[in-house]
Amino acid sequence: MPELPEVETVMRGLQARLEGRVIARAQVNRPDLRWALPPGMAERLTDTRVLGFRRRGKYILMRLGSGDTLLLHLGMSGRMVFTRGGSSPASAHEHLTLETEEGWRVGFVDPRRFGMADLIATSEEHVHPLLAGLGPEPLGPAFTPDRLSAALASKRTSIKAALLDQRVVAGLGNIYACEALFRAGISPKRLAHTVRGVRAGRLVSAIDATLTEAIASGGSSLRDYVQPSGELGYFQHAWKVYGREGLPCELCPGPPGCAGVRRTVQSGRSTFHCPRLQR
DNA sequence: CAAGAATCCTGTCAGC
DNA sequence: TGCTGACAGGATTCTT
Repeated sequence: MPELPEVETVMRGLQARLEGRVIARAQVNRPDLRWALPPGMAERLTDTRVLGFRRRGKYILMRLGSGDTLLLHLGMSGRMVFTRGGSSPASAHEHLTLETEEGWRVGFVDPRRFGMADLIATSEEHVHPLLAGLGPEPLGPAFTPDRLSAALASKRTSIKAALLDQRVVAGLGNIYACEALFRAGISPKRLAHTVRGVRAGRLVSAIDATLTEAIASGGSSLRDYVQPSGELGYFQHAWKVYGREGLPCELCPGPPGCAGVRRTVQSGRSTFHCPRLQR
């Protein structure tokens, strides 16, 4: 489920536990994720200090004292799980395990293996092919109505599909694209290039508010961003339209006044929207 | 070149 | 209870 807010919450959890610590042990349990983990990764991670973290879109970047950066993407089913002590066995799909000097263990668990991890030189971060093409950060200063409408101007597809394109804006996924469009009152089927002017302004504000609230929700519902189970970043969240087919959206009366949230399929993905409020 | 489909993989859940 | 099929929050690669 990881979209930008979940990735941000996972990153903060990693930061709280790992920043300034030394990775005393690293182990690759299974290298064949989306792409094979680089050879020698475990050795290069061992005995390095964690300097800091940042996030770019749905990628987590962990900077190391060795001059390397560990790049992580959680894919569809990736999770980071903290456990105490080296005795507990790796869970079934724990592909990468790090352990601090203090005995904290963090595992990268990803059953579907759509996630990725790479180890690159920190100086090469900005040229990495997976990061270089990303659009602006939706919570950053470069994400303005003008920039968004410029990016959408040449698009011949729906606004929903355009928002999922990480080159347009980095970090939205299927859920938050639906939620932000609902908040902006824009139909997911609207052609992307027609979102400009006032609508682009509303969409930028809606994306900002939707993501900011979700991050706050993750921060408040997890103590130090870590659940009792040791899992990071997966918090309860009440969606306004996502997964609510046939149910009234929060602003509509429901039947008979309104048929409720409609589910459609766009580019093979489920879209949820309120036909009455989104145009 | 752009847009949509197919694809990778496993877990979960609804329905029979 | 067990089986089957649909579906899942991503992003690349292939096809049109």
